[in-house]
Amino acid sequence: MLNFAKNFIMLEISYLRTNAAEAVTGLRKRGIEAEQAIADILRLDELRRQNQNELDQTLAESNKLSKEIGMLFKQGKGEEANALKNRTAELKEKVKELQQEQEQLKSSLEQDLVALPNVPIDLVPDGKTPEDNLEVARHGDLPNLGNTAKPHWELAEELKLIRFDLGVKITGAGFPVYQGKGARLQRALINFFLEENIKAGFEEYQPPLMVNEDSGFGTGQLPDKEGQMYHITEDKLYAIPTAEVPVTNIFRNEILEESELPIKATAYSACFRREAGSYGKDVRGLNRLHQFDKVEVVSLTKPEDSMAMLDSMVDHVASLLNKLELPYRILRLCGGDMGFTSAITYDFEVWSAAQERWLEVSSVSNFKTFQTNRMKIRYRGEDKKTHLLHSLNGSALALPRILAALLENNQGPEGIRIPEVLHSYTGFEII
RNA sequence: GGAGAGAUGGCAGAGUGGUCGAAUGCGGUGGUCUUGAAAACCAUUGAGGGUCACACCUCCGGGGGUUCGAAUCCCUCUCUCUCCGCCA
Repeated sequence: MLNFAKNFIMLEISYLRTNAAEAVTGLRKRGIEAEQAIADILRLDELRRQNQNELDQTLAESNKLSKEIGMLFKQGKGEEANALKNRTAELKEKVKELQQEQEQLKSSLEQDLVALPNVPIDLVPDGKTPEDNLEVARHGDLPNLGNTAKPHWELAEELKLIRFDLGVKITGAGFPVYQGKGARLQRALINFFLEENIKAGFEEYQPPLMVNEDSGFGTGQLPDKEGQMYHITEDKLYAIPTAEVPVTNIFRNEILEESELPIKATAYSACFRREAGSYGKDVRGLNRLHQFDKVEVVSLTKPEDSMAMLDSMVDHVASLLNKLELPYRILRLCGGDMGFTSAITYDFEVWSAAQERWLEVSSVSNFKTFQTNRMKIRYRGEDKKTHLLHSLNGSALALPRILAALLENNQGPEGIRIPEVLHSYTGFEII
């Protein structure tokens, strides 16, 4: 078991010690004024180290005395030994006080640290809302289907590809049943994504779909997003909201050799999200589900390689969408729209022709050391010392909205056209 | 669900109150030897904090206690394994 109270730190304190100004500037992109908070953190850090120094010296003295006492007893000098015991009693008191102080300093330091989100890098645009996200690429023409275009939930029901009614019957809303060619299309997409990811150098994993508390804390779902995960209280397990959780945790508390790097992993999994508070058009059809399928990619790199890895992951995800012939755009999220743990995030959105809106199908992020600091994922450098790795992940890809876009964009008088690249996986070319 | 065993460094595995951060073996790294490699031999090899660098401190599953002193004794929690039962 991890000691959560002691493994809570997100930003590296050593980073703040040397880059406080950069952190303050970066956090402004999120609309956070952190100058005072960081100053407080550094002051606490200073106090903590002073206290530890004093504590260490007291302990050293106490250790020394204990050894002397041991020696004296062995030599039969019981009197002298007992005399020394008085002094150790005093030291014991002092140690106790200093330790209590140390615990307090640590916990307030950690409390302050975990309140700070990751520092956005230079590239990240300033801004508060999704309107401030920067569109960095757009690919493919938006189909013009006129007003006869049907939304995917109508197509799916009519063609008996996805049975929302059956899902409600056997489980509840947000748990659709895929049927016939709908099921086969979904399976084809999973296989297609996995195969493409493997070709791109990612190693396939099949992780557990439930994780323990340690893993939930590791990737940062706990304690903040506890309400978003399905919780099996009887066994203290959580249903994974994404394969990122089990896959990244594979490397928790590991020290990797440079020769093993970079780590590139991919995994298909079902994902479970409670999505408390969602409503309206956002949850219509496949737009937002409690259970959905996703193929994820996760990377661990040396710090100097993480930006190049991010670019290659973005290119890779783009290539998947190109092959599926779906119109999409890539957004570089602004500071205010980024997740708490990310230093930079690119979102991929596909065009949904009947809903006439963009749907997010992938989010590719570089977390730098934010996750690895908590999970102690390190590598041994040329200097023989251990250093934190950078972690990155992205969807490649999330299935439901891809399915939605394929159904809507490719509908025509003949039926729904399946992109050529999927034919060998589906076994059919039209629905 | 019932019964039992166990948790020590990358792995295996000693260690029942002081000089144990921890024997030994394997693995890793460096070297000797060799045309090269293997073998053999020699040396080295846990993590974290702290320091310019040392010193020093902490850690033997987690937490608490006894003691001048705990990997070793006590309490407690968690987890793992084995056998039986049930079952894909």
